[in-house]
Amino acid sequence: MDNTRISAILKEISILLELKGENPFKARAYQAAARSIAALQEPVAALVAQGRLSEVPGLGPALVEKVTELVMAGRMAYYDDLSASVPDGLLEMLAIPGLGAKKVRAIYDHLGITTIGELEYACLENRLATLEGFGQKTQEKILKGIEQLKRYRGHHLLSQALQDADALVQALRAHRSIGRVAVAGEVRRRMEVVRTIDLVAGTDQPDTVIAALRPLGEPSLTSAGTVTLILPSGIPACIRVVPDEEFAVALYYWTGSEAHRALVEERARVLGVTLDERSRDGVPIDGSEDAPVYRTLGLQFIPPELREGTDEVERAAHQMIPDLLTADDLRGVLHVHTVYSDGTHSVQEMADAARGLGYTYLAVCDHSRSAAYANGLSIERVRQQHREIDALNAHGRGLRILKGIETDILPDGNLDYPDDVLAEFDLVIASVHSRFTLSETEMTDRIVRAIRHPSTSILGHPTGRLLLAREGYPVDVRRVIHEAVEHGVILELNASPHRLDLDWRHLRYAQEHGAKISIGPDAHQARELQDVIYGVGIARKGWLSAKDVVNTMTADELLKFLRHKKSKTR
DNA sequence: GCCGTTTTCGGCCCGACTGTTTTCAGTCG
Repeated sequence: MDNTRISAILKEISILLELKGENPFKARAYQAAARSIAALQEPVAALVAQGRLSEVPGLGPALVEKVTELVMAGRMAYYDDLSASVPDGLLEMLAIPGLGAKKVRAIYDHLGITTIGELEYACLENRLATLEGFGQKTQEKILKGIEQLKRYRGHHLLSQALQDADALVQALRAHRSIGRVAVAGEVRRRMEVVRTIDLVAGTDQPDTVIAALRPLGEPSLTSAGTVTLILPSGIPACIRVVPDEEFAVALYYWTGSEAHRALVEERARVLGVTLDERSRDGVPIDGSEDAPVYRTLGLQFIPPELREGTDEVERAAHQMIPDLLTADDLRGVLHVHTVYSDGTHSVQEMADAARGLGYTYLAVCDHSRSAAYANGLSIERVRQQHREIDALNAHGRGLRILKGIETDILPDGNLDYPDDVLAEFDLVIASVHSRFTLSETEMTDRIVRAIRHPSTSILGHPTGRLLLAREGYPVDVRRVIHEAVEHGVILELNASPHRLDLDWRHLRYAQEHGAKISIGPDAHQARELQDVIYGVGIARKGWLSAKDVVNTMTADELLKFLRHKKSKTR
C-alpha cells in the first residue's frame, strides 16, 4: 500500500469523524497525519519495517498502531467500522457548497436522508426549509449546488485521466501482438476536464486487447471493434481496435473534435478526396502518428491541442500554425508555497526538487498576512524568509530562489502589505481569495485596481475557478486582459490540475492582444512541481509559443523584465 | 488524537460572511 493511499484513508477518517460529530480536534489530528504522510519522501512501509513510524510528525502511539495495521494487513479495522457506520451518500453531500459536516449530519438525523437524490427531492418538497437551523435560502443554495454537481457528473480532471491513460498504454504495449498504441480523444487534446479516455490500438486481435486490460477492470468488446472498460478511478475508457495499417487515420479520427473533423472533411471535399475513419479514398495512410493525414490534404500538421474546430484548418492551409510551447522551453518555476504558509515542504526542499527537475530558478510565493487560514506571512516572517533565501542563494548550486509573494487582493482592490514592503519582493503575484460574491463590475474593478498597483507582477488564477467544484467568480476577463497588457502585468496560467486558470479559451484572446503569461504550478508540496505539464498542455491549447510565456526567460531576463515594468508604472 | 510541558492535562488557526436567528452556529478560504 503506497503513501498516497494511506494518506487518503486517514483523510477520509477525518471526514467521517466530522460527520459523526466527534471531537473536531481528533478529526484534525487525522488530517494532519494524512498531510504529513503525503509529504514523506520514503515509503511508509519502509518506515514500518524499520520501526521508525513514530518519527513522523503527527503520528502518536494510536496512529502508529493503526497505520502499521494498515500496512501489514492491508486494512484497518477502525476505518472499516467507521466507514460502514456512515452512508456513502453523506460524504458525497459534502461536495455541495454550503453544506458542511454539521448540516449534513442534521439532514441525516432528522430527515433520514442518505443520498443526494433524496436530498434534492426533500428540497423540492420544501422539507429542508422547515428544519431547525435551515431556511429558504439554504434550501435554494443546496438545490443550486445539486444542479452544479449534476453538470459536473461524468467529468474527470485531466490529471487523473492522463495518469490512467498512461497505465492503459503501458498495459497494451506490454503485449507483443499489439502494434501501435496511442492516446486519442479529449485527453490527447488536453481538455481541462474529460468524459472518457480514448485510445487507438493497432492489431487485428481484439481478444489480446481484452486480455491486456483485464488487470485494470472488466473490459468488454462492443460490436464496432471497440473495447470498453471502467477504470478504478471511475473514468470510462474506449480502445478503438483497428488493423495496424489503418492506425494513422483512426488516430486522427478518434482524436477529434467533431467540429475539427468537420473542417478537415470540408477541406477534403474541396480537394475531391474522401476521408473516413479508416482511410483516404479507401487506401490506408501509413504512419505511427496522424501527421500523414494532414500532409495528404496539403495541410501543415495541426497539434492535437488545437483541434477544436475554430480556425486551425484555415491556418494550417496557410502554414500559419505557430511553434507551440513545450515543457522543455520552461526554465523557471513561478508560484510555489512552503512551510512558511500552507505548503508541506521547506524552501530548501522545494528548491532541491526544482533543481532536480532541471529548472534554474524558483519563485517562492507564500500567502500574505490576511490569509490567516493559510498561515499567511506577517511582515516579520517575510523578512525572516528573505534572510533564509539569501543564505540559500549564497551557495545556490545552480538554482536561484526568487523572493516572491502571493498577496491577497483585498476586497477594495488594495494589496495586503504596505508599498515599501511590497517593493522588497522580486515578484508579486496578486490573487483573489475571499469575497467571491461581489457583482461582476465590483469584482472587475477590484482586480483592475490590483493590476494598476506598481508592485503587481502577476495576476494569480484570474477567475478563481476550481474545476468540477466551484465556478469562477464573476469577472470581465477581457477587460482584465486589456488592463494587464496596458500596465505590463503578467497573467497567470495556474497549472494546478484543479484550476488551469486562465482558461485556454481566454488564453488565445490574451495572446492575440499582447498579454504575457506565466505558468505556475501553485505547488503546495514538492511533487506538485510536476503539475506544470498540465499548464503546458493548456498553454498549447491557447496557441501560446515560448515567446508568450515569461518563465521561458532566464532569471536575469525575467528580473529585468519585472524591473522595467516597475520603473514604467511608478 | 497529538503535542509539549505546566510531568498529567489543556490547547489545538482564525476572521469574515451568511443565514438563521434575535445573539449565534456553520461554512469557507
